[in-house]
Amino acid sequence: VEGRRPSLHGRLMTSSENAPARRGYLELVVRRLRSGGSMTSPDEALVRGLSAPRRLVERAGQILSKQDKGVHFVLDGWGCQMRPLAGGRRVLFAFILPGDVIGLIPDDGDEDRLLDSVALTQMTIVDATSLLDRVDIAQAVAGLRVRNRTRLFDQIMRLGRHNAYDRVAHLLLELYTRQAEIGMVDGPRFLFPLGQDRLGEMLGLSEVHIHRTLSKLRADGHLAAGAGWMALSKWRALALQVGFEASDAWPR
Amino acid sequence: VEGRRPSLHGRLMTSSENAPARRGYLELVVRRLRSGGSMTSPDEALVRGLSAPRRLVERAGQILSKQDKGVHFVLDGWGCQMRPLAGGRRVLFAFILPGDVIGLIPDDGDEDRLLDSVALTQMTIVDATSLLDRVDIAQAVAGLRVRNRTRLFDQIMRLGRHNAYDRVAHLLLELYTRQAEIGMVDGPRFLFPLGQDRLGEMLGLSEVHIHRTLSKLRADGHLAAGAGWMALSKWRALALQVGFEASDAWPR
DNA sequence: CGCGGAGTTGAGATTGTTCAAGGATTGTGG
DNA sequence: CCACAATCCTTGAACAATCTCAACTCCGCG
Repeated sequence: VEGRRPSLHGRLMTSSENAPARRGYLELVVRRLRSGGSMTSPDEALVRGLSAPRRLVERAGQILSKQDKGVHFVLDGWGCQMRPLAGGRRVLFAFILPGDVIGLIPDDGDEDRLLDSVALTQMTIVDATSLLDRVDIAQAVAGLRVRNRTRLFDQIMRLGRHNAYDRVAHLLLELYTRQAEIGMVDGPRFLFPLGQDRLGEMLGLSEVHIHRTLSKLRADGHLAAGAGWMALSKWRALALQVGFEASDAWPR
Repeated sequence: VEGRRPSLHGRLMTSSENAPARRGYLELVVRRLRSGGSMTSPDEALVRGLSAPRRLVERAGQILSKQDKGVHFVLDGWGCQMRPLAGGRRVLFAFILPGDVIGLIPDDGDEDRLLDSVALTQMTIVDATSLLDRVDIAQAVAGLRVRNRTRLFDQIMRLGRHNAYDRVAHLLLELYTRQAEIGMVDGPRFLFPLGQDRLGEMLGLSEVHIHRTLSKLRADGHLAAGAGWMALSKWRALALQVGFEASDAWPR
């Protein structure tokens, strides 16, 4: 296996040295909003020009927006929605990726308040509430929130009906697809800055078994992995094999 | 074990002989709407007086409201939200109980269109779209829809982090709680008109293992079961043991 | 009375977990 | 520059949980 993931998670494909403040990160958000399938396409210039101060979430484990729970854009880094469990364990419900929209819409009966959003690497986020006055942007954001919920169905399918091999493959395919939609992939190669234990928490499997499953995927020629990235060279075949279809494709 | 479930599922605690048309069933819906936690309590008389024609869903397996996907109240019988899977298998995402609200809110970006709502027993439902003009009722319905989504989190916790024993116990506790909220329980006793295979589809376990787990629950003195019903005599202790807390309790 | 559906039970095969140890990489402080 | 700690990855072996297959029972129904 080639190389290790550097312990400083922030050092990703999309990052140059002290890049988190760079303007280009908002481009990911623009593409994500565009992919949401809302009727009117949002005013992209307005998003690109968002001038709210960036917030750097230094360390993994920090809770995002504990106090101010407004809508934020994720510019860089990975997080998750989770719930703590007895004995230091926890359940992960979803991964949060660069370009994603997180946080609560004010005065919206929103079930997400029952979950914690937590950083899994260093992250950069930016407050986007000022943009929500614009109807087109608010619509696009709402569309993305529906997609996020829709993805829970896939999570339930994985946990309920798949074995370890299919679970891992299915989740990696999701991560690949989500990044491909906003142009973050390099051919079959996509970002994965997390450890195997995180995959375990997400898929309800032990870290050891995650490792064995990844090895099997590698042996089958489906997976390659390195420091901070993975690659699914034959992802179409794999998607067919494990019954993956992005159920949040839009429209159905 | 005491008795078998009669093969005609419709014959439940709440049913007398040809009861599905009886007016009293709407009382369950009223209580359910009241339990939703919306700000203003809905106009209950209006709900009780709902005069739309009942629709009898004869047989298990029939899809509810394939054509007209408006909001409906469930007066009697059980159903589920599911997605079909290759090889005749399927995933169940949630059970639908008497008193529940199902169906799509028109013009709402709603992820439920990605699922099928299917009858698991004979059911009686009634179109409720005419009531949605009332703001108070619409609010209560919206609140219930959020709760339904919230319950998916529990499903993910069960599948991802519990063993068979805890999964079954946790689900039965949910079913007990949901029925208790609207006064459908008789002490520790609640309705369960489904077969063990349905529990298996819901919890990602084989029917055989469901049976063995139910036996263990019975041996531990937690569970009693008969034709169409179950009882959780020591449900507080059981809830503590498996970490059950109705995460859709309102407010948090 | 025999049929069909659901519940029940046992035995063996699979899958995944736990415990424990070793190896590689990176960052840190002397 | 090197020793060391920390973190993650890797591997093996024993163990536990769950599945599959197959038979058998019980009951209601026609």
